Amino acid sequence: MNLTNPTFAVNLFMMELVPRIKEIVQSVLDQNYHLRMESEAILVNETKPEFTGDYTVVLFSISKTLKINPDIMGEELGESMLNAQPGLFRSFNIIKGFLNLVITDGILCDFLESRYEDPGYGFKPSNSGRVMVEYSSPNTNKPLHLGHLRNNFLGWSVAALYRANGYTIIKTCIANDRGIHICKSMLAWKLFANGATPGSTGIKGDHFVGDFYVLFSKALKNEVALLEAGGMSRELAEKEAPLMKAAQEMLLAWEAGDPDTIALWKKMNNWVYEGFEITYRRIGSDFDKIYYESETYLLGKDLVEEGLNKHVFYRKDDGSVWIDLREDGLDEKIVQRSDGTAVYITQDIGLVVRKYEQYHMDRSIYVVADEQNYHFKVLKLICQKLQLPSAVGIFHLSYGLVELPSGRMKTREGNVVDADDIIDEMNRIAEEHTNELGKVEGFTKEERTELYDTIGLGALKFFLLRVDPKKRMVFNPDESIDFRGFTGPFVQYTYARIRSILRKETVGKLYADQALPLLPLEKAVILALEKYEGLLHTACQEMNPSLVANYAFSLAKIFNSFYVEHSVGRAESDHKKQLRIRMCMLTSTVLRSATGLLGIRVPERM
RNA sequence: GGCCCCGUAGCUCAAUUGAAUAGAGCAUUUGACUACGGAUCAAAAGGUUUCAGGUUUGAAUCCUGACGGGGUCACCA
Repeated sequence: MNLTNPTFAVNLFMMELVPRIKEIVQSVLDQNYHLRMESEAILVNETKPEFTGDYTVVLFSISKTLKINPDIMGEELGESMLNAQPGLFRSFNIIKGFLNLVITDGILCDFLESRYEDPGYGFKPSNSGRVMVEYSSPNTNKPLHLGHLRNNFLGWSVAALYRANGYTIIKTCIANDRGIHICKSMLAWKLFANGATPGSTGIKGDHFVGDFYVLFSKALKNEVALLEAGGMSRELAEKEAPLMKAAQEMLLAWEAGDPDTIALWKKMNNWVYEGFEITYRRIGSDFDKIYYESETYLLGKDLVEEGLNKHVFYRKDDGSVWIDLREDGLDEKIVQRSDGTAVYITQDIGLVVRKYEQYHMDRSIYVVADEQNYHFKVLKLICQKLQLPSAVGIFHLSYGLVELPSGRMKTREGNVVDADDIIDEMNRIAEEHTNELGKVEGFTKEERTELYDTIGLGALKFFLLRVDPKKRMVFNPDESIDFRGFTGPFVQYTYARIRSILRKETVGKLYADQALPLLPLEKAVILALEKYEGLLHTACQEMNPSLVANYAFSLAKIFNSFYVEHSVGRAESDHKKQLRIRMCMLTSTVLRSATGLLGIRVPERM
């Protein structure tokens, strides 16, 4: 920041434009009409391109309460705003109920000057808030697939958004490492593997175990078919099949601590963890704390007692314990089996308590697919009824499944897009494109490998994060993920081009008044940059990384339009050149920052 | 069947939470490298926002109904 520059007045306390416009509207309304309006009630939009202006105040709601014709009122409002802030507004116009405001070039230049050197632009200083994000939470009986990747990228990114907004974050994961599904792959291995291991076969551990899980499903299907052919109902056949009975026995043996079973369980889970570790490292998922279901599944038992004492729960004649949620529009829900063992939801309540005891977070976010909406509704409700202090902070970040054109993925049926496969595929395509374009002469082998990874993963992460998390999305394996248009590589490419300019140009003094007026594309880029701080706030509040992806794309797009139209190196004047170097610097900062929040790296060259 | 989501260009997705003529990318068509990097840019074409009513100055968005798709209603996790 250059405070000594006499031609340049930097406003250290400058707010973001939109809140500032709202504030001015508020104070003018108060002064002129003695009307106090909440800032949320004032609607300030970006002006549509077909009209003159940068921001637009929608007048209807204001004129309605004032009972004045919107056009007359808008005229008065615009006049007063312009008089109050001549440094901020250059002009205004009214078109049938909309007050369009033109922002001065000076204020945008001030903004640019005050931010262009700040690598942390948009980030908030730390506050005292603590946020836990639980994500990924894999089962240890099969490898990760595309759906898990959406979960991982989302959770990681939401955590990053909270951190950018000043919160302390705790990333957690619960490994679903026990239960009947785990026993199924264990049993299949025992029966069919002949002692084979990942080491002896060269198969990645999680895939190796997953193969046996699939094998179990197939073998079970055959048994069931046989029983059904013998006249048994499907339902009964599924219970009575010898393989299913054996798996259940194994689960009992596990719970009883049978040494052989435990040893096998440990061995196979470790194979899976070794496989996961490779994948997690590749995609950049990391956790501050991993919980294991095998260590937490007994939690929640004392809470059942507590619930009974508080008359939140009640016991049925067979000894099972329930909660009645019918008054809340839900059903009766079991919280403890008649044999005294905890069910899934009880374990979850137990874990809620344990997490809170360990971390005292204000908010606990669960990144879990929307098929569990009901479960989390119940979970939060029970915690509230038990008056747990942790109940308030529970938030289910419910995201839609990734589907194939043929419908949803099912591991047991084998129609899944495997995570490792798709990452390899993306790397391969990145390599292909890069070599076609021939732009990486002089790169070492390591640099090339890293570049392919940056681009391939960038494309994949962007693809999964650009969609509103709440919505289901479709992935078509026959059409590979694009590298052009609304994609990660598009943003990365824009960044690399800017870096290429900045390697050649150096920043010097800017005499703003001589660089003005701003050309339309210069103004458009700076206006876009100005929105970043507000965007980070919204994206965090809504826990929605897709807003960041959309923003990064639109910024890159508008910058590219500017780039082809105006030269930096051969600008019309040295003043323009200095202005544009600053635009380049801040744009590259924001692109790196925004993609960084999505877990996407940017290359210096590509 | 009860409850909860969803339906927007051929395809994949937006739409500042009720605002102006519903926007992008891909695919299609046309144009731009003797310009800091063409993974780019400029442009064309593509829509009765599933349908029918209603509320409102204003509806893709809110209400009612129909049709279509998904999820969930376990002493599974």
